[in-house]
Amino acid sequence: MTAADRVYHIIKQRILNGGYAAGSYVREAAIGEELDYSRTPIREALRRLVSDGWVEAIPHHGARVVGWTQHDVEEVFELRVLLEPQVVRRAAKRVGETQLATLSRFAEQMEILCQQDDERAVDEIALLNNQFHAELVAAADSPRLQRLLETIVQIPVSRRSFHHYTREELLASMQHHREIIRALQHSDGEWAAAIMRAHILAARTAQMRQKQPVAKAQVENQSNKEFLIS
Amino acid sequence: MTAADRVYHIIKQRILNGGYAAGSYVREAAIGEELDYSRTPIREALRRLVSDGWVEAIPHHGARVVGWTQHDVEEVFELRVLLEPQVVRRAAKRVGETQLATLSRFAEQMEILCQQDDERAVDEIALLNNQFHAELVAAADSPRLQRLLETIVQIPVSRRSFHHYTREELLASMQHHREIIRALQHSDGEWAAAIMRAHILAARTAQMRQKQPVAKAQVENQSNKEFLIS
DNA sequence: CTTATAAAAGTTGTATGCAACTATGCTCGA
DNA sequence: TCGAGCATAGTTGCATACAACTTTTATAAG
Repeated sequence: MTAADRVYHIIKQRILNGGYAAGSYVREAAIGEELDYSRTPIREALRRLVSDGWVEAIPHHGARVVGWTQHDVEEVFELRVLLEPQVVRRAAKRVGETQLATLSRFAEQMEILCQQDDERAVDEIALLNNQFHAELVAAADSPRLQRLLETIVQIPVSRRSFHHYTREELLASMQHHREIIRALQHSDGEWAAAIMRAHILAARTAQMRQKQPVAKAQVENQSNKEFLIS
Repeated sequence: MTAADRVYHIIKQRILNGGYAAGSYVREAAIGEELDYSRTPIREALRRLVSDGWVEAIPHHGARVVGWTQHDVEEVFELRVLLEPQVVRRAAKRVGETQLATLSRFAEQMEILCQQDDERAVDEIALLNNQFHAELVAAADSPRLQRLLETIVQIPVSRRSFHHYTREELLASMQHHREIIRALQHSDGEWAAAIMRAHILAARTAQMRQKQPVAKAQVENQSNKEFLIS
């Protein structure tokens, strides 16, 4: 693993955790000195983050952490509603026994965690949910579809969890997982796609309920927009 | 415009034109000497091409131009069938009078060129067609959707033209353009999406007819795969 | 002749210094 | 007091030298 790789992951993690606020600038020299690297690998990491859509490059002025507005979140859900059903549509034709077993295991673990209603459990469910979706993407076996989803579904972890779900929504979500598995077992891509579509639209509704912008942009941010996350 | 930008466009153009064969390596030092830049901006351009999906980076070994197999082209069409209808679905709600006029102008010019049946005209139609689709994407007003399409619809120009269309298919394609415009005028997103879907599927059929791999990978390509284009 | 080892060549990865560009604040004139 | 021009500080953009890694080739032992 090269230095640029390490720097890339460090900065990305910091953006996710809110270490770098939306709207703030990531200075090459500053972080270079902090991590004890030269500016070269930092530059490379920043360029990758730019093409990932995490920061925007302002020529000769720097790399600014992008902020997420409500509108951005809506745009992402609009695309997920298209792409995630396609994932299971493909997966239905290709999924194997072992993958189905893995999916069932994830679903079961999530259901168990569902019964205890504390905060930590919700985090674990979110983690398992991500793994569940990742397994579906793997089963779909389409590198391009995978890449699109990875670049699109970059909603910071804090927003991807199930914290805003009502108990009812959470249970429905678990039902969706089970039903997707059933549809895949019957190789019925359209059935699976229909449930997945509902699954995403439900997530969208839960997400949208939390309308309040969470964090204002802080340092060096002239635009005065209010951003959503961390 | 920075040096890295210029290098980026130059290399990209060469990949499109077949100047760099699929499977061959783009050496930083070599192209740097040729274009009289240092390796730094070349590196940056290459990394951008990597994240665009044009070349793949092999750690400590170099940047290799990716090859397109029949399977890759199928994958792209599968995604276009999802995304391009979404473009017009959105555009139907947002398109303005001037944009509709522009679209009509493009459609008209294509129809005129359609009547003369020579090769040059086909190239011009392809160009206008790209502009037509670009105008639709602009009307859709979704930066993320735009970005996805730009990264996906990177089929080299040589394959994006209408050279493999029969006369009948070409005329149908022109009809599609007109009907999409009509649907947009009536703000009927689903109508527009349905036609667009047909439009893409028709393109897919025409494309798929040309199954023969066009160019074998050449220099330094161990994998022995046969690639599709230029 | 084969195989293991080492060394040499070629390429990418990183550090550092300088050039170019942008924005800000200051000076000078109206 | 206001605005234009200019100097200056701060940051990115680029060139160059060197380090690290990978592959190939040469060499020697079995």
